[in-house]
Amino acid sequence: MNKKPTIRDVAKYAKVSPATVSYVLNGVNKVSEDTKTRVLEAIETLNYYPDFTAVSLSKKKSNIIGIMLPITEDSPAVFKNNLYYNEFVSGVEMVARNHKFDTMITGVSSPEEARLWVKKRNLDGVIFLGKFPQNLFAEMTKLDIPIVLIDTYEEYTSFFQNVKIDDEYGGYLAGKHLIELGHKNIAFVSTSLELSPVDSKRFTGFKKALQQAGVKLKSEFIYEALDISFEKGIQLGEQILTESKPITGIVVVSDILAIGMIKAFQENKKLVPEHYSVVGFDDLSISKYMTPSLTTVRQDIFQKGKSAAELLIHSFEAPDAEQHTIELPVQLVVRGSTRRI
Amino acid sequence: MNKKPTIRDVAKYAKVSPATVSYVLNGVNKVSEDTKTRVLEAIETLNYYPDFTAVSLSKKKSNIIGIMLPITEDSPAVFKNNLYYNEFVSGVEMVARNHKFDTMITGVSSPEEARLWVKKRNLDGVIFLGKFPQNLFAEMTKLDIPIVLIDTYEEYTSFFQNVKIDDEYGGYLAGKHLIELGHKNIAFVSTSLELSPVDSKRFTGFKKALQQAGVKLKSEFIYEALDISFEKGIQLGEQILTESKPITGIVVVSDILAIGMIKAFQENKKLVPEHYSVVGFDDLSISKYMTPSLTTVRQDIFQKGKSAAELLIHSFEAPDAEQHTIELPVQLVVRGSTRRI
DNA sequence: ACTTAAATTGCAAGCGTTTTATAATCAAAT
DNA sequence: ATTTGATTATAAAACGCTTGCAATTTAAGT
Repeated sequence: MNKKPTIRDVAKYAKVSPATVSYVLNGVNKVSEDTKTRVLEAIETLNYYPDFTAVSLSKKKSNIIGIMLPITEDSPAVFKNNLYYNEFVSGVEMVARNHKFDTMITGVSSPEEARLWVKKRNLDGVIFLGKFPQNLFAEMTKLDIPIVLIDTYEEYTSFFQNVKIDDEYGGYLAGKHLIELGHKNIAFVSTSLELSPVDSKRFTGFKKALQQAGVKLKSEFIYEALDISFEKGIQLGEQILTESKPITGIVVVSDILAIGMIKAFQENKKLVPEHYSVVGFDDLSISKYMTPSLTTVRQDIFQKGKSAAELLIHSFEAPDAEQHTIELPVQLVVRGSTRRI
Repeated sequence: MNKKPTIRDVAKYAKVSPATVSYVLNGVNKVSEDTKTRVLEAIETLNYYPDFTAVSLSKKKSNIIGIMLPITEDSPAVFKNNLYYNEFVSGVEMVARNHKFDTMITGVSSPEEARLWVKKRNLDGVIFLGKFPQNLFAEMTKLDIPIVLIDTYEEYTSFFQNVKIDDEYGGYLAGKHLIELGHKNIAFVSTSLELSPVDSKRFTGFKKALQQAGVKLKSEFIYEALDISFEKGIQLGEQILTESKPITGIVVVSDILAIGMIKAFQENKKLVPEHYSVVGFDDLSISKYMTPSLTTVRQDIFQKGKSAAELLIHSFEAPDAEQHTIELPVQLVVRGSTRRI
């Protein structure tokens, strides 16, 4: 196996200096057409390609985009319970690849760890996906690379790039849908209104829909799951069943929770949508195939990933551009889990 | 923002040479306890941490594990239609992180691209997940790093490390289950018996179960989807409905296909398991929550990822160890989509 | 032909580590 | 005290690239 050629080999072959080769490689407009073609030929025949680690060291840029995901001691796996993170990552990876960037993913459990990771690897930019503690973002302001936050409404939002969806409108759509179907006693299920700004936005929209229609919101119809998982959904469903409040419609901030709840209902012989109309949020790829198929507020998570990567790459090219936030649309998808009453 | 300290800064502070610092960093047993603590102190107070790109360049190792996923022109997203790749990636990332490795993912569309990626980034090892053309593996034999293949039965298997599941036994379990429930007319749905060695193994097991019970296999009960997606499942389901063969049980090599098929049945007023008993394969996290909940052959994909990473890391430490293949167990999970007839 | 300015190219010093070969130090043994 | 042999420490050369600056070539203007 003959050694991988270096820039020097190319230089020698093309009878120029390594610097010149570097210039043509980087498109620095300083080299004559003549020698350029000569260098290109040398590169071709020697099968040369630059060593990224060397480039990284020299340029102090890695051509790597990092995706950070939160992990904790009791949940040390990055995609745990997050059925849809893969779509997001796909989006990032795709646009990154199209721009010659590589994608690195890692779970982080502390702000220091996160900062060190960026520094050690000379990451060009990083995307934060998921819920992180405030102080993580504080720590990140120490970094001088572009950072994009996903679905964040925190204090530090304005320091970074953002991509999110129109959560409030999503909540509004869900509420309005049930109201239009004649529901008056509508429950709202979030993870936590206080801890999750996203949920709180959706709740705001939801309230707006009720208000607009003159439907009263009952505080005892508000539930918090504190967590997203099928199991939590089941628990919540069971809780609602035992309480037997006069609820007819339920808006849930996550398809995963909604699916769990519906399962709980079905196991207890309460049918959806006959007994409860439920509308989820996200429109996971599976939601359409549930029985009943899930009425839900759709967001395009793949697009979210693409937008995040695009924002990042755009920041590389225009480092001094101001902070941007992209807001992706949401859309109500009416299917089988809701009905007119 | 004060500059990130280099090994030289540490050396100066501790009044030793950079080489010495490097030695204590790498645990090379050549430095006295005395100076070692002095260096460690310097590292501590200066908040030093090594720059991985520099280390990579010097050692010609990156401390990065690559995960390669196949992409094509009409499917340029790495996780497209692969609801469970995220679990796998989680497993890899977790053990990688525990061993101080980083994880990089990329979609590859050609063998050269794959080889270049490894070389350019000085990847320490790579994991291939998904279906790749033969010549990809041929190209990879040119590489001198550990490689692990997932679910591969190809010719090149013996050149690399492998992790797979006991596909044949899985197929056997599925077939046996339906037979024990009294089914005689059992269909088998694969992606492609010829193109997918995995499916073909499962089919072998399935046939064995039939044979063992003296049940005849009807060739017109064999279906090929050529692809894995909910939509394909629906198509197949509709096809089976229109054909109206006397099928009562169906073994499907993928939960995704099974879910699609069941949907098609339900939309056409054929109930599962009343009309058809169907058993899937994989046990996706969602399968339990379908209606009916899916009987399926469970495999632990998270564990698969962990095993792959462990195998890789083990190879780093014992580079001359011979080729290993880890075979993970499968397990029948009986739920609501099958019934006795 | 002779300057002068502009366009190309090359030199060499980084980038932050590791590692080989060499030198310095120290303890024990004459 | 000297020699010897370990034991520790250092200098300096990589690793493969980029880039500021200087040197060279080319072109343009008198």
